[in-house]
Parts: sequence; C-alpha cells; structure tokens
Amino acid sequence: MIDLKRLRADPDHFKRGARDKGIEVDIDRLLELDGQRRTLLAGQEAGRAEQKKLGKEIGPQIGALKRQLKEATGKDRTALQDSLRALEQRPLALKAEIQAYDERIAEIEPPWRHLWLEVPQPADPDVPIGGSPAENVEVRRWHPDWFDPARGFRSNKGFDPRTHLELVKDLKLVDFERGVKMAGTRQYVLTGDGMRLQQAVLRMALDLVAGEHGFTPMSVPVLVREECMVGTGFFPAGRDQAYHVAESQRGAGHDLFLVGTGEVGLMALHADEILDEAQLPLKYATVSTCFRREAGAAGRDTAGLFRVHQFEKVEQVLICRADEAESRRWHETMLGIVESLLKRLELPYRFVQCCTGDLGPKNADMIDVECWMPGRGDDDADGRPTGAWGETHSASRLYDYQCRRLNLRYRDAGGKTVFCHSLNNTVAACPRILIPILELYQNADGSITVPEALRPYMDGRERIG
RNA sequence: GGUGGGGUGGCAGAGCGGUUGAAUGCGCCGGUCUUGAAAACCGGUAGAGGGCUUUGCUCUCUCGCGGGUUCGAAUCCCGCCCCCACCGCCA
Repeated sequence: MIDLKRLRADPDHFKRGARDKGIEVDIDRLLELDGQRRTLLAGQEAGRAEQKKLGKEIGPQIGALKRQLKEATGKDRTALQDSLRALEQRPLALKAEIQAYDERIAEIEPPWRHLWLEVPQPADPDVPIGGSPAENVEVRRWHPDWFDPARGFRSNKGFDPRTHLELVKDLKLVDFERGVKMAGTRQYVLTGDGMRLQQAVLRMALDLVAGEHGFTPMSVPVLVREECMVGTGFFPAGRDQAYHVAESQRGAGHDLFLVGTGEVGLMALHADEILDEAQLPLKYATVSTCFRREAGAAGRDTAGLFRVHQFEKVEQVLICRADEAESRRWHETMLGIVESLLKRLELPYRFVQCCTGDLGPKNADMIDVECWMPGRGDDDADGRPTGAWGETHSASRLYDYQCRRLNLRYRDAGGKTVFCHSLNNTVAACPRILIPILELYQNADGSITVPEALRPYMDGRERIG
C-alpha cells in the first residue's frame, strides 16, 4: 500500500499514477475519509486521556466506597450510594462520548481501508505511459546463431514449423482430452517425455538461481490465508484471478486461497517481522504450483499450453534495504539470471519495458521477457503461422509497496524501523517455456532435439521422438 | 476429528479488576572501574499512530486477534486464530 503521509502531501502524484495505469480509484473520497477519521481519532483520544486521568483520581475512591457499601446498612447505605452515583457521573458521561466516537470510526474505517488498499503504486517516471501491452517498448533482444527470428522459420531451419500443439500430440507429450475430462477447460496432462522435459527445465532453473546465484531454495504453501493475498498486493484487485477454498462454509474459521505464483509464499514468509539490516538482502527461490482462474481471458489462447489454470514455476524474490539504487541493481541482477538461463537454452528472447497500463497495481516498474514462439502469430498466405514473441517471464520492482502491506520491515543503522523494498522475477514458468523449446528445437522428421543444457537433466538424452 | 493445557517485551517468566506498558532474571546498548578484558556496580533498552514551543516533551493504542461486561480489563465473559500434549486417521 502507499504511504498515506505522501498521499496527503501530494494527492496529484497518486491520481496521476492511477490514471496512467488505467486504474479507477476515488482518491478524493479516500482523502475525505482520511480527514474525517483523523478528526474523530483526535476526539476519541482526548476522551480516553481524560478517562484515564479520571480513573486514576477517582477510581480508588469508587473502590473504597464500594467496599464500605458492602457492610453498610440503612441511612449510611443510601448516603454511600448517592456519593457513588455522584462520583460515577463524569466518567459515565465520558464513556458515552467515547462510544459515540468509536461508532463513527468503526463506520469509516472499512471503506477507508479498502480505498487505501486500492490505490496503486505510481509507476516510475521512466516508465512509458501507455494503455495496453501494444505500447510496451522493446529494450534489447538476443538470438542464437542458428535461429534469427527476423528471418522466419523456414529460412532458419529449412522446413516449415509445426505448432507446439501439433508436436505434443504427435509425440504424445501432452494429453489435453483427459485433462479436460478430469478438470475442465485449460487443463492438461503432461505425459512421459513431456513431464520429463518440464522437470528438466524446472530443475535446471532452480539449480541456476539457487546453486549459482545464492537464492535460498524454499518450499512454501500454495494454499494460503487471505492476508497473504492482500499483503502481497494480489487482493483486492486480483480477487477474481484466485481460486477460493471456502472452508468457512463447512465451519472452519477462515477461508483459503490458491496462489497464482510462488511469490506469495516467499514474500508473506516474513510478514509482520522486523529484520536486522545485516540480514538483508533476503534472496529466495521456490518451485511451486500456481493456480489462475484466468477470469476475463475467456477465448484467449484457449488452445495448447500457453494459458492454463495450473502450472509449475520457479520464482525468485528479493527483499532489500529501502534504497532505490540498490533495488534497481537487484532488478538488473535478477534479469541477468533469466538472461543466462535463456542463453543456455539458446532461446531467442527480447526484453520489453512494460508501459504504465501493463504494470498492475503493485509495480513501480516491470520488464517482461518474451521468447520467440514460431507457432504463434498471424498465418501466412499458406496458412502457416509466422511466429511471434510470447511472454515467458516478468520482473517487477515494487519499492516498499508490498512490504508496507505485509508489514515487513528492518531496523537500520540508526535504529529506525523502515519498510523493506521487494522484487520478484520468474526464473522459468512451465509448461509455457516448453512452447519455444519444442517449436524451435523441432526437426524436419517431427522429432525434438533436447537442448544441450537440459541433457544432464534428461539422462543425457539428445532427442525426443 | 476427539480430549486436555496454553498464548504476556529479543528470550525466560510474574502479574487480589484500580498510578501495571507491565515485577524479576537473562540478553543487548552506554557508563564507572581496569594496562586490556572479565566480574562488579550504575543507567538505558518494544512497536504503531497523533500533537507540539520537534533530536526532546506529550497524548492514544498494542499483553495472540475481534467483540462484550465495567466508572475502570493483561486480569472477568463470548467468538476466532495459533501452539503444545495424548488419542484417532493418514502420504
């Protein structure tokens, strides 16, 4: 969430930020509620201060009188009761006053809090302003010697490509029909070498980020409390995207939600903690199952492995000191890890600077990594796909937006508690990353060459099919 | 799932409903002493929000979380969450 002090000081900054991201939030209403709340709080606190003072003054007197009352009879009793009543008059009036404040605050706080959570983090000034992914800006690209996306598949490999959909069917790597039978649309079964290939990619990615780059590998819950989803910034905006396990309907005290990314478990791990500055940065990686409802994506990428409800992902997160330069450096470092993965896999890729409209509420900056997928894109005159870039990774820089929500802080050299900065980045998302691998490494005879970097994870095998 | 016990500061551990935001011990920080260190002694040691004459003073909230009783709740009542023990079930 954003810093309310900054919002009060410069509302236009946040209004602009929301507008640039195409997110509707009534900031004027939030400021109004905030002002009301602060006024009420001041009144409530003044009342309580007096109540405490009074309690110390006349509390012991009341206690003494009540003790006397127990033994007293007749006239004494009436007199004692009268003085008791007189003594209690002021605190009773105060009590009513404070309760009135409490009620009004209780009315205001839920909408105030909800609006506060909805205010997006403004994008950094160097993020291009735009409304849709079409306005994202390519930053750089790379391709191996043996495949230049600019030239088209045939001139690179000497034959026309099949799409990954055709390849997995021919080679029996995926069973879509039975996946759908069991679990509905966008479900699939990886079979045999399809599963082996996926495991090879995941393990290679985890070894890279954990083994070579010092990210601690973790296994974290994928079924979490709502607080984790709100804390990591996926709720309330992305509530529709998450599967909701309504355990409260069968008597449990709280519901659970299936995470859409391992980032949730890795980031929520340290919620409500105050870390030592010396512990930072925290570098974590996980391989986890991810669940997405894909609400609003009906009809988009329905065929194949591109957009599915359940998938496996190696994710890296980093929690560091609240220093812009440092978190920018880590962003580059994490992107560098992805780059080395894709170079080892020899997959043509490009980095894309996402525009404001593509960032989502929580990010100040986001770089997408796209791989060349020969089976995507428009068809040519012969009805063959011409290929297109497809998003496989996404690297976000969040400043302290996420850590504020998670209440995740550290104590700096001066002893102050400061919200940490956080970053996250895909290392490898499966089965999506299998698409460029299968399509680029396909051979004229319909087989797939196993990328060299994956062979150690595939019992040394050189081809599938 | 059943039964029982329990959640208090960095940790351990007290706390008849009334100056208890919290004794005591440990740890940590500063000081005295010392050639240096240890010991001993003295002092200080939670977080959040607000106000001001803004590096200090002051107010409010926080004893798992939420609600209730009360003039007043760490203390009494209710709900929830979590932990521990034993039993049952189980990869």
